[in-house]
Amino acid sequence: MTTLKKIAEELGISPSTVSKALKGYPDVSPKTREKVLALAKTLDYHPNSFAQGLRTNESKTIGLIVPELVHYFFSHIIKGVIDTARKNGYLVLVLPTEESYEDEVNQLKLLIDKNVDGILLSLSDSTVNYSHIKATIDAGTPIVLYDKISKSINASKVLIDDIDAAAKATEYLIKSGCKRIAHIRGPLKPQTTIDRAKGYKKALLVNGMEFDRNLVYSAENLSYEDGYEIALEILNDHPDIDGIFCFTDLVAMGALKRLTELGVDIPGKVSIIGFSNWFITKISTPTLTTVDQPGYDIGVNACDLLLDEIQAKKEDREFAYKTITVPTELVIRESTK
Amino acid sequence: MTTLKKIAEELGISPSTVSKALKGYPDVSPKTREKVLALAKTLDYHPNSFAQGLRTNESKTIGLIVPELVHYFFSHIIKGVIDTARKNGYLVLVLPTEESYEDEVNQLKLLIDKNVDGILLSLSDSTVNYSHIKATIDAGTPIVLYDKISKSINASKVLIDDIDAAAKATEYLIKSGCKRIAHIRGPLKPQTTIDRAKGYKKALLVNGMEFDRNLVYSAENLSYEDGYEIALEILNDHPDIDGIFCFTDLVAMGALKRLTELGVDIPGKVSIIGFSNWFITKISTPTLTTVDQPGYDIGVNACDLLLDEIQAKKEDREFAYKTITVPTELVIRESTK
DNA sequence: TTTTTTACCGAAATCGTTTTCGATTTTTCG
DNA sequence: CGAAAAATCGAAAACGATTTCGGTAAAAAA
Repeated sequence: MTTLKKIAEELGISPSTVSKALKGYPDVSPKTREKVLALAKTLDYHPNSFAQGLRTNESKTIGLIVPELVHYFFSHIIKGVIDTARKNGYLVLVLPTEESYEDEVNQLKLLIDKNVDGILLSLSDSTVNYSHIKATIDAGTPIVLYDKISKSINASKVLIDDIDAAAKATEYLIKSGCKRIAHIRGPLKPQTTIDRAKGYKKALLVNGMEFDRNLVYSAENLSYEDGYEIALEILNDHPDIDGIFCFTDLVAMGALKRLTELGVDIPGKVSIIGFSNWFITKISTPTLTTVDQPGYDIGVNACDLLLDEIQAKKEDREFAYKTITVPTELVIRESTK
Repeated sequence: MTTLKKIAEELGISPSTVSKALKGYPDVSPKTREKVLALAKTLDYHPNSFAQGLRTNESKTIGLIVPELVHYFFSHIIKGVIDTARKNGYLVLVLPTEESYEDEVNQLKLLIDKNVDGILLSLSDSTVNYSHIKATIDAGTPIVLYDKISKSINASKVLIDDIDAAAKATEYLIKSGCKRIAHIRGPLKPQTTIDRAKGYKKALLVNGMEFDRNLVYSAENLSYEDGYEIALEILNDHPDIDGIFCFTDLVAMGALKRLTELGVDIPGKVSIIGFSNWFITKISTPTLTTVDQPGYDIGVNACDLLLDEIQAKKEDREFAYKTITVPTELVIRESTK
């Protein structure tokens, strides 16, 4: 292991000068600077990250807490974060919570103990208490919330406009001629399910259609099986249905499967729209119309925001929390007219 | 920030004693130990990881290099690694290479500069030179290879038996009555494509069937589209085909789609088997028979092996490299008889 | 030549923890 | 009671990089 001291001894100068030469300080002559640089290269010098961290209190590492790891959408977010972090010389510690509040609290602690420079966090569905998050923010660790956020936390946020996205999807069904549109929503917890249901309702009302509470079904597990079961229910309860807007692609796929099995023509008789633009929607039969939820962009924006805040903190600048809304897009495929 | 010194001053003792009390050294009296522990708790003491690292040369962090991040199989591996690391008090830095050799080299450097205690690595497809890996092993950083490995690297490895798995799949087609079985293989590079093709051939020969080179097709991108295109080719070239064993599920899904569109009865006329047991195989129509490639287990085993090696190195014990073959399983669904 | 300025360098403190080794105190036991 | 043994503690030296501050040497100005 080559250290500053070794280079210094070899060159007959002091470690201070070596350090300054390597960091481009002005008070070192071009001659010695070059000698240092050359020797550092031949000796393959790499600064010891522990010593650097101890001195500067910087780890050049950020923590990324995800509620679910094996998940198409979150995988894209992770990718976006890691790519952006890397461009800026940061590494990323990835920690899943599997939607558990206890895990979320623990993982946060671990990251702080590791002296990460900042944290990206998406709330787990079971989190109802935000004191752990507020405490770390107060303690001075920058946190940026993404996707599943809470308005009650004072921090930067990156998300999509679920209400708007859901409204766009529902509106598309209306414009394409659907008269009786059902909605399969999720459980009460994440704000997203509430917002998408709101968007659905809003689109109906704005377009002069009636909002019928009976047309809203709840998929508790947001699973493929949920969609499969509920589709049958819907068809039994409301044979006149001609459109279904689903909270997520997986549920939509389940519904699609069931309706296809029942011989219902899609989109001839019933149109279906999902949400997220998962990979499977491109290869199902028929392919699924859905709302593209740009995970990669969310990751990039969240990471950029966090790095800005870290930089501001380092320079002792004021930093105003920002909220970035990443645009979504309706992807029209074969499951709608 | 509470440090050892603060606790020491508060208690009127020395930092050494505080450190020893917290670490359970025997040469500190029960009385002072309890006092230290109590004060450490009320002051919410957390050891500074930089100082600890500088002193002990341990980061309690491992690096995980994956060729592809947004990938169902690798996501499971990541999950297995992180879970296992966490159980043992380690955190995981995740770095994707996107199948690029340059990235692989760079990411490896970054991890070493960060003083990770060990590295889990799956080779990118474009890697042909292994000197960067051998060099880091020689430099003393434990590395465990997983999934895409190279026999020429002297290190622990975790993988599946591709030949055996492919043979099992092909054999199942034979036993279920297929007489003319095609294989869609991948490009030349990862060893896995070679091995699965070998397994296919082996099963044919073992069961007294002829190996016909013309029945082997190559999907260069291993994409859905590849499968879609090649299925048509196969059908045109060999109308008598009654089974297809595909290198991966994605290709199989493409073939499935094309054959379904052409009105070919599956599995009545043609049986299809994929590889990996991706999520989509459970919800396609018909559902896909495939080989389960247990990503989570691979991750767990690789991480365990790495931690063993790290531990051995710490205790200055000899450590013999191991190769673990994780068992695969044929998952029979509707696309086969 | 003398003085002032500028360029260049190094000593030393610091970050917080770990661990050895010696010193002191207490206990044990003949 | 006195000597040996055991228990308890602290001083101090690392680990390696950073940065302030002062000092010397060289260049510029007088």
